[in-house]
Amino acid sequence: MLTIATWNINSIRKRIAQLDRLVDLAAPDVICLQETKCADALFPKKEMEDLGYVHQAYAGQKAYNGVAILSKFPLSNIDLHRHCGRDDARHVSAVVGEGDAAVKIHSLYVPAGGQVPDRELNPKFDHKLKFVDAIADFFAAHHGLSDAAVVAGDFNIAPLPTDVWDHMRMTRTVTHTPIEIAALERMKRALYFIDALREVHPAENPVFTWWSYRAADWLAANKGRRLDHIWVTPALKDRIADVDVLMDVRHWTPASDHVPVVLTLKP
DNA sequence: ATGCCCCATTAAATGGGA
Repeated sequence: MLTIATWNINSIRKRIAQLDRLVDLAAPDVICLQETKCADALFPKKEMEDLGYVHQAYAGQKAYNGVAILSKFPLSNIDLHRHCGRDDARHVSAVVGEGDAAVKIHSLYVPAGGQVPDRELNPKFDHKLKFVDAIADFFAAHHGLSDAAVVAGDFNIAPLPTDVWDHMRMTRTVTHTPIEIAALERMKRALYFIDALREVHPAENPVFTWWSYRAADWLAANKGRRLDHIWVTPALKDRIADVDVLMDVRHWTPASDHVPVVLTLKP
């Protein structure tokens, strides 16, 4: 078994104790993080080692963005990837395992895209769409169709009607607009990715991984979105054993607005 | 609108999140 978690942690330094709890709860072999909000010199390397994650790949920047892969097992071929000519730390990759058992892991943080879903009026939205296109091109260029690869992270797009609390209301809201969903679909087709969670949890059932900080009672309102995803290449499809959304983590204080998603792969 | 909160930087605002 190989378990891979992804979590938009919204500041790693703020949530070290919660990573400890996450390890107690799920004991993932590999943890992909986004929004670490931490320059590399300040990354809590020792604290993560003490939790058992002695193998680390991280790429951060001061205050914003930042991605990481923490692993109990050795990592090789660690790469930070730049997209759209920017130095934002949004994509790091590494290989876990050797030979036939090698799996390439990508931790990805897609730009949020601002408020206005119009690429003419809102440069952030334009950049988001260009970033997703660039990622699609990256996967087509850097992987073969038979590769074993996992892409995990905050994609900031909720593609299915059941990935948001109200499909019709959200159609004009950034994260659920048709143009973003089309861009994500193109990215998915680049390597015929499998949306691992939807292999396990039927598309008819609502699943959310993010709830706004702004709701007075996030659980009572339950106006969530499924923004965090784990995709696998077809080579790994038959190894999908389970995918869990750790919703209880949203109760842990101080909470991230995202919760971890955990994929279990059979041998 | 989900909706007046959370995080980081820097020193009481401001930018960004989504």
